[in-house]
Amino acid sequence: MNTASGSPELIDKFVEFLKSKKLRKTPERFALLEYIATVPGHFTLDMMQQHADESGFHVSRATIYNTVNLLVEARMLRRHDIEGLPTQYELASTPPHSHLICTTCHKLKEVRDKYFIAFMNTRKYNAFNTQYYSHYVFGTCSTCARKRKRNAVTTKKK
Amino acid sequence: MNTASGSPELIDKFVEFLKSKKLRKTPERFALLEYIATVPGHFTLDMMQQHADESGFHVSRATIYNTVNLLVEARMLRRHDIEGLPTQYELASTPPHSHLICTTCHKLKEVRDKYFIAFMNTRKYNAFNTQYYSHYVFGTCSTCARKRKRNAVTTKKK
DNA sequence: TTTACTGCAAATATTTTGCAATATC
DNA sequence: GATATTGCAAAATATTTGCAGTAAA
Repeated sequence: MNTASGSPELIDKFVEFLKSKKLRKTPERFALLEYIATVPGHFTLDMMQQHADESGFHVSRATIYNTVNLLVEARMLRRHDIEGLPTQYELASTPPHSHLICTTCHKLKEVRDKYFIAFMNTRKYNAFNTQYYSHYVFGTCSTCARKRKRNAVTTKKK
Repeated sequence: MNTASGSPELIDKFVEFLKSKKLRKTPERFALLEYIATVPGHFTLDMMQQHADESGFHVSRATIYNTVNLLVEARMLRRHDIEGLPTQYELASTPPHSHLICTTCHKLKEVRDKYFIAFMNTRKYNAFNTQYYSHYVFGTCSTCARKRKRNAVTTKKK
């Protein structure tokens, strides 16, 4: 069965990968792929499970892990282990971007820094064959900066 | 007690942090700091524990976690969660660098890309107050590339 | 003397694995 | 029909927490 009807390129790529590894095309795998194809940015395992359950097709945690690991191996999915956040995944086909991470509230924001992207396209590391990169910028987001300032003022007033 | 005699700046910074938070200067904390000060690159919690045990001063896992978390909060230590590797730590005072990570053997290599560093110094993200960044470049290292090529040749010969 | 810290063990969280039943090929 | 996959539960791993004894201030 194939339920991921909305994303032919992803399906084709996954099918090809499964064939090459002599793995099976199970409904669970395609149901999860369908969800992945619809999410614009990052998502977690919990989100995948929740979506599957909500759409009336329960998929076990073990199978979700299995599928996600296959998709990572197939280079269709990328994994982000970021301190303070549950493991995040995103489609490898997402255009390159940087991640701004607030060290106070741990919120994550994607930004397209076109100068950075262009610059990175010029970088080569001698004997290393680059596939992709992850860029995390840590700092304080405007909301947390505002809160901190407010608290500082309050303290002074005392 | 203060055993981290070899790194006065680090000690001072940690002491100041502990004071500001009304925390105590325990021998365990300084013993771990001393180790950290001597490691050139990345290290893991296991390495810290092993070193402590070898030097005859056992420190419990809970205390190591506690200390490491304090040092991260004090911005003296940075944490790297990299897929396929145990959580890595490194001194925040280490000069900026990029990480090359082989997606096959999971080996990590630090490189100083001075053009990248210079470029990053020009980047600003509007309402975001940048503290530091992490740059991970994923790909195939020369060793794994060679192995793959060799296997391909072997397969052809059959 | 007050109370934060340590060590240990238990608790929690996350991911992997073993196995019987099932479904793909 | 052969065997890969699923779901569940148990195991393995990583980190945090509760608590009683200890030590820093």
